[in-house]
Amino acid sequence: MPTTGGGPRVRFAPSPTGYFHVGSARAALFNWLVARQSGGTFVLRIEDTDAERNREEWAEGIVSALHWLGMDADEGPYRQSARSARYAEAVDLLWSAGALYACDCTRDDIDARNRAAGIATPGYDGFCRARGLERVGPDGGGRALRFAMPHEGTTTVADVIRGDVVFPHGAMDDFVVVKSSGAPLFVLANVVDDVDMAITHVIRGEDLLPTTPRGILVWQALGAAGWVPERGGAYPGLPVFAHLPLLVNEQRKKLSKRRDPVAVEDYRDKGYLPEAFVNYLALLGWSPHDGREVFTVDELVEWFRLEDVNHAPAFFDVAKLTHMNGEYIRALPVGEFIERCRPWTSGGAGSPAGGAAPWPSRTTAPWPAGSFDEGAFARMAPLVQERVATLGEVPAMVDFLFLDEPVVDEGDWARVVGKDEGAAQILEAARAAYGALGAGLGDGTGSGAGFDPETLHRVTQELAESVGRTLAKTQGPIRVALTGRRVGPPLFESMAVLGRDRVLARLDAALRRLGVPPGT
RNA sequence: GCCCCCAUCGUCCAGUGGCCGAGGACGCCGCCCUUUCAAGGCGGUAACACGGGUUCGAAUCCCGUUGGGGGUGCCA
Repeated sequence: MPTTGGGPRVRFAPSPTGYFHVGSARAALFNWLVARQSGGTFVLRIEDTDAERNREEWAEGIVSALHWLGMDADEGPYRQSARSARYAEAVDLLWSAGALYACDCTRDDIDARNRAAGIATPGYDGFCRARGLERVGPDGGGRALRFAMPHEGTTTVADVIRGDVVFPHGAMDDFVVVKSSGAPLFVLANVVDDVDMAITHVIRGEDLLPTTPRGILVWQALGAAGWVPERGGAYPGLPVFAHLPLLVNEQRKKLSKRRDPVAVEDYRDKGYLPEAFVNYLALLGWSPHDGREVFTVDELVEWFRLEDVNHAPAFFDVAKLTHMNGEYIRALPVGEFIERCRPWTSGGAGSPAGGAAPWPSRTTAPWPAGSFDEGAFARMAPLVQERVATLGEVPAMVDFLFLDEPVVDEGDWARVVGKDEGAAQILEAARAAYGALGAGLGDGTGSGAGFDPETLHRVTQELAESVGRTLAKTQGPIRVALTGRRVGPPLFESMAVLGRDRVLARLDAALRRLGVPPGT
């Protein structure tokens, strides 16, 4: 295999046509792993030759998402849009060598001829191959340039994952290498770049497997025509190929941007941890021999082997990803959990969390800027941490602490308070019992019969017994009155952090809501 | 149509001729724990697509069938 002395050179070569696709992220990961585990170089190349479909913001999104995942490029990003002169040189050379021919057929011409010939094949029929049309100019002049496929023989793709895959030339048509506008196409630009950038391993999705023999033919034609790599030195032999199984949806179709949740940016914004995301991605098509599923990136770099990658497509299972993310969140030291929550907690409603930071791009805290209480959140954090699977779920667990009025979930209110005839009695009893507890101890540092979780638990237990209910049944209406929801972090800790005054005020508010006059 | 790839529980993987009456994880179901909800613990559900070979022996090797997918663009 060709190298430049410093280990393998791999590349991740996405086309910026939309949000960063999870399938692309996995391809990037596997490339990155090969580079990391063998002292190689991870090259990033933006394949933006199709000006119609590419946008600068998408390219920036790719760089930013790769950074988030911890896979910064060692080299690049290179841009194909900045290398057109190089492609033009390659085309000139190929043309002079007779590997290409000009063609002025339109798609309609081709289809019409195929229909007339009774051929159902959609491919090109080679109509212009022997016409000897001249190249009109470097801008194409309305004539596309096609690659003259050998009629006989086969091309074999030596794939590390699948073994040798043989493609008969007879089944491949004369594909277009340069558009009639003069713009180079994927096969040409991609191969020229791989040669120039001294790429040794091409690791990409299986959807590219059928076009690989074309690339190989171009690679060989370039070499035969005397193409000199940009970095100098001998013309390199073919790179090692590895075609990864596709990522599919529940219908077993290739993951589509349009209907599947494939944007890495969305997972980031929802509060998935990059290390969990990478861990899950690695498991799609690969697994360590000892069957472990949770491991660090360092372990992944050490254990990963391209040869061990599966052949079959894998379903991207968000449920499993989410579970794994929960495991990672729970494993975090509390202090770090608090820090990692910051984008979802410290922002103010309406303004992007984190101020000028580009990320998270769409999340905002549901409470007004400035009303977030660092200390209160820190006290609740351990309890929240073990109850969320994504950081995006955090605000809903603690919003009652930072909003003047709790957001009442009408369904929960109806179910736990409205339909419960004993609710008013419980709330009144709770108002009295909690009101009798010592004031001013809501900061949790007080002693004695203060407003602390233990006391609140005991008092509520007594209250439950006095009304002949279980503690579980008793805390329901109280929880909804205080937090607006039926479920949430443990009640007594929540009350202690909320403080006596707000607890009493919210109980009063709930009673008013029920039509019971306050003050008995 | 043609070319190519693929095939173990619903899902992701383990399994590379005997250790497999197939193992783990997610999901789902039940129980336990429990102030809600989670988490955690315990148990359960559930698969080698089919048919031929090869072999003393096949989930594992070969062939075929069926099924699924990808490609077949002046997209990448």
